[in-house]
Amino acid sequence: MSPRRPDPAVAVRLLEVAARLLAVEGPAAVSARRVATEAGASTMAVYTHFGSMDELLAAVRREGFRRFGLELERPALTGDPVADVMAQGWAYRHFALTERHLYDVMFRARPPGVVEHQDDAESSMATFLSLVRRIERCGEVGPWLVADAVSAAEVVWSAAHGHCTIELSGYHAGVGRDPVASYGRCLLHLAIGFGQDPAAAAKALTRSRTRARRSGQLD
Amino acid sequence: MSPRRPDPAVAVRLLEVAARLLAVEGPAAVSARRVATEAGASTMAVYTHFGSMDELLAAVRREGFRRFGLELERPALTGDPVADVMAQGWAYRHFALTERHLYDVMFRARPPGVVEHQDDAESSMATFLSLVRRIERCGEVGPWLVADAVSAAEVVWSAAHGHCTIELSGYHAGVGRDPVASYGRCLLHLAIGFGQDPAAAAKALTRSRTRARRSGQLD
DNA sequence: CCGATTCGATAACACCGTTCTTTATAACGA
DNA sequence: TCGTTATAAAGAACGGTGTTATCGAATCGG
Repeated sequence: MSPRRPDPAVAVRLLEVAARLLAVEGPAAVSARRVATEAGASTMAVYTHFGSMDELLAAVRREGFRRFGLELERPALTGDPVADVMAQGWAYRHFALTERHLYDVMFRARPPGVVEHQDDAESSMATFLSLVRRIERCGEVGPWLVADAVSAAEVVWSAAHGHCTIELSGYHAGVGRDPVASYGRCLLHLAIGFGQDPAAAAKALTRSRTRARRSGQLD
Repeated sequence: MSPRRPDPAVAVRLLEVAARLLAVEGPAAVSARRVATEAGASTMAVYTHFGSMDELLAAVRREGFRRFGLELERPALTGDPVADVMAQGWAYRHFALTERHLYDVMFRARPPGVVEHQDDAESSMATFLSLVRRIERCGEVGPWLVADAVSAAEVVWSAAHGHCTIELSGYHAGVGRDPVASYGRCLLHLAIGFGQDPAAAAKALTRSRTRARRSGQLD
């Protein structure tokens, strides 16, 4: 006839607990038993609602991309499109540093065989398109030479992601380098690399840094 | 009086087995029991020789940096220092893709508290200095404006590492983008960002790609 | 050659993800 | 409204993990 329905609130609680444990205590704390216990359920709940721990973590990943997208849209669009891209860059770094464990699972390398679900691809692509749009403005009303905004966004993304993962790996702290200055140089050289005048690029960088500081996104 | 001495050959075998398992089957296969069994020892050997699985993996990491340094030095130094930097960039990507699991543990983010050992810092810094030296040549005899080679190397490293980790995460394969073209654009925009003429940068990129293809370092 | 001392193999402990078994509950047909 | 039934959810169990305690065996100095 008609079976018993699963309680959606349990799934929500499991997801929230998993996200909190990941953020506060790191990936080692996200175990099926721990998540289920703190959510007031048994380990079976993980499997009835998500199927496996991997899919629970995938749900956390999706939620992470949603919040990441909101953070990347927070810096306002102004009359300086390059500073807007750079401000988004600082927001990017801020998210990676403050949500380090979440950022890690979001961008972890997957084995070559496994392919991500459609939902995951869409949620991650949405955040990427947020960058693409800001770069388009640099080519349209701004000083950059942007033949293909997607290709340009890939370059910027590579530099931003690279710096953040290197900073998270402990490089700057280990050898006494200033990560803010280092990241700023990445943004600066990218702007120059897209054809902008070095002085103007430096000015946009300063503006973006001021904006980021005011938003509490520097350190 | 005089105790029994540990057998150094066991430590070497454990290290070799761990490195092989990591490369062939990924991090999940590197368990104390599996490593010890395949090395013809008991799990206790891991603890007498390394102290813990983490330290065994740290030893694998050190060995990885040693091999990584050799790979990065393979591209010859020619009369085109920019192409030499780019050729090293292709060697970098080739290592990251062919030794993906090793590359992953080498650059994985560490929790904020734990600091790496002196040996680890030195072995990783050595590979970074290999890049610094090539970039110095671009500023000395070449067309780049390099005020500080270390800062410049950090920018190049960020872009290279960022692209490789993104490619390893499956982005390009997932959305049907050409990773070689994408990485090439990273190197190109970096060169322009360091003040080089775009046409000359494109020429250096073509040269580096040809050299990389001949060395079997493209795909 | 003896005995102190450490290596290393075995087994145990506490944890993990996952599955099996069982029970209780919720939703429909009558 | 009640009985049926399929499923959710709880708990124990299975095979794994890193690590450690126990203990026999091997080795070097005296």
